[in-house]
Amino acid sequence: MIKLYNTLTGKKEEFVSITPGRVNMYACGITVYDYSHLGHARGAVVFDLVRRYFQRKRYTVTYVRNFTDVDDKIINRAREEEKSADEVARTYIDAYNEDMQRLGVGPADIEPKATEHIPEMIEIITGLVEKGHAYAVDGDVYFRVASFPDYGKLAKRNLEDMRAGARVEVDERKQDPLDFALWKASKPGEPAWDSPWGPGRPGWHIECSAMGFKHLDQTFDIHGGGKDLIFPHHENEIAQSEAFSGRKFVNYWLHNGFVNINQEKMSKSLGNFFTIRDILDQYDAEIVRLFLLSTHYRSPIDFSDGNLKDARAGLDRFYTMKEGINNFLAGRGAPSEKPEHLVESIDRPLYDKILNLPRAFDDAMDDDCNTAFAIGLIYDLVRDVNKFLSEVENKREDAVIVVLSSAARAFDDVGSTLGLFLRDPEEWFREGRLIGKIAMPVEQIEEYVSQRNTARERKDWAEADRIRDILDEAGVVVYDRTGGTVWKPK
RNA sequence: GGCGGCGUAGCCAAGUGGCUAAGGCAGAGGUCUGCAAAACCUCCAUCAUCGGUUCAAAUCCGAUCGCCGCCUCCA
Repeated sequence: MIKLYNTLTGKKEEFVSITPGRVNMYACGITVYDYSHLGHARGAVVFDLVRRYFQRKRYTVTYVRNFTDVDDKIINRAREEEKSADEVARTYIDAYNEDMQRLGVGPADIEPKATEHIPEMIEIITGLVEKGHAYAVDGDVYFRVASFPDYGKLAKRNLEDMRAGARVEVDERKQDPLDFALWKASKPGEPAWDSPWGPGRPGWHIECSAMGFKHLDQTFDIHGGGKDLIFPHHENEIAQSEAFSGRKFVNYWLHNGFVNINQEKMSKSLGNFFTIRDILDQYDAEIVRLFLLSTHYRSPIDFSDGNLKDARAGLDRFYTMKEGINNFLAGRGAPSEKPEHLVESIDRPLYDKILNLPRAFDDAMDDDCNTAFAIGLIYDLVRDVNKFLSEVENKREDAVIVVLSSAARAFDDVGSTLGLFLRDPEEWFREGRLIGKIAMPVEQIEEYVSQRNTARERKDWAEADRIRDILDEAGVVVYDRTGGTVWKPK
């Protein structure tokens, strides 16, 4: 049973889909006027994970994530760069897709653009006007908030409080300061579409209703986005959608917490943001992904170099273990006896724990996608497997093979849902953590390592240590195992 | 001003009524090693403060302090 925290009710609730075995979900994407920052990455990773988890639980998922490609900021950017709004949008959509690909976030099933749904939006706005939920003034159309009694149910505020605390300048043409634009008359030179109210462009909120209706249904299972979208964006979506359809718009509203920097929200307006691509130039994508999933999705997460380094250390630990498993398994065939029988002779509790990992993982994920706990389970088992590996000499080889190969399978199983821990250890140590860390060509490192080994054979420890210091200086750490010397980026 | 959230070890972070408060990073001691590194073992918290409810609270209620978010574009 999957439980999800629903912003609408303020509680964790058992998830029941509208159609058994199917999940229709929509997540608000980005406004494409600039490169995306780590906050956008978090939302994308989180909802990608929600999708993956439902798939793991054998749901058929239809995931819609939109691009807002018409908006003031895009228009401004286009003006600055002397390009068309369309070109600006296309540039940043491509950049976003590239960032997502690097982060291991798969494409949504449908990635609709606002500009491709103008007729659908006009249809909804027309309907709202006809029903008295909206009114036109000078080519603009506003939603009449007072006509929708449930307004405020998501953000949990009432109209009087909002009017009292309104910091917005009051637009005289609005009947109520809280009314919001469904359609805006275009000024000369701005993108414009024909409408019953004259040439104009859509307001921000209406696109998500139109695209949700079209690609999912008038009622769908899950709608996600950042916490900052709760009000007004999602509140307005509910108002216009439900006023139009007369049906409940969305059953479960999910909102992810922010990425903070020094306890403050990372945002464009504060200017304290790092773009995804800047971060990925310094840290491997898996590090970033592990960092983002190490904290529960609803909590704030603080971005700092130290926290990224912790994530990197965690991956080192995992891949060191995986390397140990691979090294043992390499060149050894399958055991001749049945696994169950063999395992009895060595480490039943460990074997059970390994076999139980996927179930324990699911229990954690069932609880509102508790990735932090789920990852803790994995590291708990990493320690057990390491311990087992360190005692492997005294055990029956074929039994060890059974235990280690089952461990590898269990880690792959849960890792494939998280999108973590899936690489070849070799690749991780050589490429994953290497970015920007080594100030020496690989050939030269290999040369030093071999010189050092020669020195060690002579028992010339002074020379061996001298070379080790040189490598250390360059960011390379070297260590001597029974099987030979291995080097890794520090 | 209104509404909401948070405060768990040096740091990050699970845990929302009851076994020894997960896991990671850093640190200390030990095993291994030529010395190291990695790995393993051991050690390292009464949960912001105060009061209350309860047989029992980090977990529920109230107050206080501190931090943050939304109320305007924002993932």
